[in-house]
Amino acid sequence: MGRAPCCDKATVKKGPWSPEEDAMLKNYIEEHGTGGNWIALPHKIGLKRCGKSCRLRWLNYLRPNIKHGDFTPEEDSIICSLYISIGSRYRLQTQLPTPSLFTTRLSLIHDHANHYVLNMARWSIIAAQLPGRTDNDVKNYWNTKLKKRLLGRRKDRDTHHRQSATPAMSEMSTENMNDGERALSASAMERIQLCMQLQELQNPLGAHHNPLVWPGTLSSNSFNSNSSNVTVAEQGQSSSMNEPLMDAQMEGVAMDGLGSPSSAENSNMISMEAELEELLYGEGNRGKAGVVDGGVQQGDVDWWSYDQGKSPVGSWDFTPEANAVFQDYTSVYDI
DNA sequence: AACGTGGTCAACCGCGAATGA
DNA sequence: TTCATTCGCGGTTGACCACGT
Repeated sequence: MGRAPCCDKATVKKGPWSPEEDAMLKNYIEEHGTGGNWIALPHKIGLKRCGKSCRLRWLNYLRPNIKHGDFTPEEDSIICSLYISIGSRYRLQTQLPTPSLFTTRLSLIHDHANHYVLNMARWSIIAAQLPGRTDNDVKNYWNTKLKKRLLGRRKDRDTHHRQSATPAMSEMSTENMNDGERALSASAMERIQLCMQLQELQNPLGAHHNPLVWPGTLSSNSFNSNSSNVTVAEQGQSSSMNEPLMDAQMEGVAMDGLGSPSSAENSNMISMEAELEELLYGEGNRGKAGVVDGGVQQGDVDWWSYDQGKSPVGSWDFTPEANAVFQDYTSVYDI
């Protein structure tokens, strides 16, 4: 028994959209809205298209204020930093589960991170930071350009640093992987590799003793296991997968007692931002994405800066809806 | 000119989550 | 509570294009 198709594949048209189809869809939605039902929409318009196809076409192409064309260095920086910071599939729950219901979906996050995070989609988060860009755009751009640019440089550096690699990093070879490590998605490994690369740049001699700072991840004093109703023990065994590495990496930006980054951590964030630029644009091109003389220009890459009054999470600039959900959740569960 | 190769990006597919009856 | 339907996402595909041989 397979899954029921969302539409009649025999009668719907597939492939590129014609200008006529675009016009029909655009005119209808601008006049009547989507009606809250994408599946029914093509029938109303008289389009021989799947509802999902209509939705995709509208969101990625026809919607107003969509920005096409080259990404700016600022956008590059945001995408890369957020990609590294964010877990693989964190979706914002419209109804956050009770702590007792943190099961399969979130346990991976919890086990590895040792604290809870909002489960929110990666590409949507990133796209939300880039006005006019769609998640599909960002995803394509990452997969076809940015990843290659970063990993290409990483490869070069790997060769260069191979002889001075730390033991902890050598253990990351697939030969030495345990089951948990093998279970990691390629993207997760990729992120780890990228972070190790950045970490190595920051501290070539003692990377494994220096917890990496992840700009933009959740602060350790929000959603941590100490202040929530569920502990690591209650969640079952903690993953064996590179616990020190992952725990440190997923810990997020260390906060001082007031919930703002300490000066040392802030310095680390700035440093990482600069290193990221070095990976993106190469030696001698720092400052291209807003980092000048080791500092961060206000308004350029301040998406990860902490604003206590704006977000209880203390890292992302959440939408009011997301903030409301989060605040409801924290008040109900006394987090 | 013809062919091969690689890059780009719009679009599709399948799945899990959300929603409502 | 259950089940059917719809939504929204990540991963993938394939058409198209540019470039090199």
